[in-house]
Amino acid sequence: MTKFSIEKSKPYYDQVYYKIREMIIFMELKPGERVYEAKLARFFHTSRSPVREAVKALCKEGLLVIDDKSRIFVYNPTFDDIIQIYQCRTALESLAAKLTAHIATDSQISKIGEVIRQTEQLLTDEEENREQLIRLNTAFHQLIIKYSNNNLLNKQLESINSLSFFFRVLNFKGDHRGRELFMEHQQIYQYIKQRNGELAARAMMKHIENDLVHFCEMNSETYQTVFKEAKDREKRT
Amino acid sequence: MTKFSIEKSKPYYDQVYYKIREMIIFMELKPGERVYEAKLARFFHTSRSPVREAVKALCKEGLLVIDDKSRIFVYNPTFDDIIQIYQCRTALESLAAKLTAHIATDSQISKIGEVIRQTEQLLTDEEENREQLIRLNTAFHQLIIKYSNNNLLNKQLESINSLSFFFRVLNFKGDHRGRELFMEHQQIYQYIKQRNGELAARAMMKHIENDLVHFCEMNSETYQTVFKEAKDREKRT
DNA sequence: GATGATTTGTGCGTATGTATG
DNA sequence: GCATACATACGCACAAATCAT
Repeated sequence: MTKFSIEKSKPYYDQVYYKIREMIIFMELKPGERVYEAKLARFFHTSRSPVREAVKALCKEGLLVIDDKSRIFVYNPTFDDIIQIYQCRTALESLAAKLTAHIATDSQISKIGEVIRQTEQLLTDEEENREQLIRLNTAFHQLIIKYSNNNLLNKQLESINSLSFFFRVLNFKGDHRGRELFMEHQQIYQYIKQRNGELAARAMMKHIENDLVHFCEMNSETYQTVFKEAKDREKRT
Repeated sequence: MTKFSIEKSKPYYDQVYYKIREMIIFMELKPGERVYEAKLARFFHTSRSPVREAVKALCKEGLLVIDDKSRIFVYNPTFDDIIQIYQCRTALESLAAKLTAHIATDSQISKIGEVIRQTEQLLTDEEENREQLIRLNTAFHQLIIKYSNNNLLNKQLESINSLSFFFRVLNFKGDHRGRELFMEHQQIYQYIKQRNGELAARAMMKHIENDLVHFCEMNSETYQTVFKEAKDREKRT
């Protein structure tokens, strides 16, 4: 007899938390938009209690912001905020690379290699598949974080990464950035495979710094338009 | 006429949050101890609602832990956890040192220098003043974090640092550690003053790594006894 | 297991505060 | 300034889960 377990439904506040989080990440709730506990409660067909808890949790994470008058808004990163997020990622992910190089199992490392191979494959194809490229890019970073085997590091980066979702898509803008990213990833992977933690960390740091530079370069044109709408919304409130 | 403003009392959930946090840090609630919403509510003379929110926030921070049956416990770090905390601090605080070296104002840097001078003073005194030494040690790190001018970094380190409180006091155990710490701090300070971010970061990383090594060395004797009580409590539940 | 005591999860009413006209 | 509308803060009641006997 195959084992099967009844799904015990999670507490509402948990479900609501994840759902709101998703709505923010997928822009169903837009940056800068004001949200209301009561409306969310009606939307989820629950009372305000679970929504309240979810909202507070998302505030601690930074995805929602409560102002001095207890009004709730979706986080709307300024350009400076984005730079700060990148800086923290640099620090934490280079640590992740170092740890992974030191302690990941061979089979874990080969899983990272698999992502590299798939990316290479994708890049040789003529037609550009940006969706997939973003997915693999994310996977590469996620695996390294996971295999670092440091729970606290994982937690910290998880919350930072949800903040990054707002603009991660921007990374691939620009002509050769896809290939550059790949080369950098490959280099990091090589160092990890060689178990050289120092170089892996250094390379990861450079890699994310490059992303930041690239982001800043694109910024003067791109940031303005992508976030213009949000800024407008903000002004109106 | 002197300006004076009516104190608007903060929301209960906020006050309760800080009070519970304090109780954990000062060990009035002991690591591994189970706590109850209802009891806390009675203790604070509030309903469970504010307590609930405070508890959820502290969970996100890691000071409280909720198990699969919704039972609430005070965080009780394993030896591994402590290593993980140190690793994250290494990454984040070395970033802080780098940023501070780059962007702190001269007057901010001189404030760090003031802490260094006070520490030196204290160390020349014959009688040991551990309390004060810990305070200055903390101040040194806090100032560098603050002057890094990165809010996210500040937030992340704030939550990590409350996790550190459990064992920070152990750092000064051992014969010459106080002096060693001071020398390392002074070196970091010099690099910051010279505006050399790279070296400041490197030195900060080494410094915290040394703390970790020192902690591990003391461990086989100290950790056992300090945390024995907690472990026992854990076993009993 | 069954039962009662305790604890957490959820809904809702009311008080209080804020924005708007 | 006042009245209205609507938001959040908090307490309380009861249901559901858990624990002890």
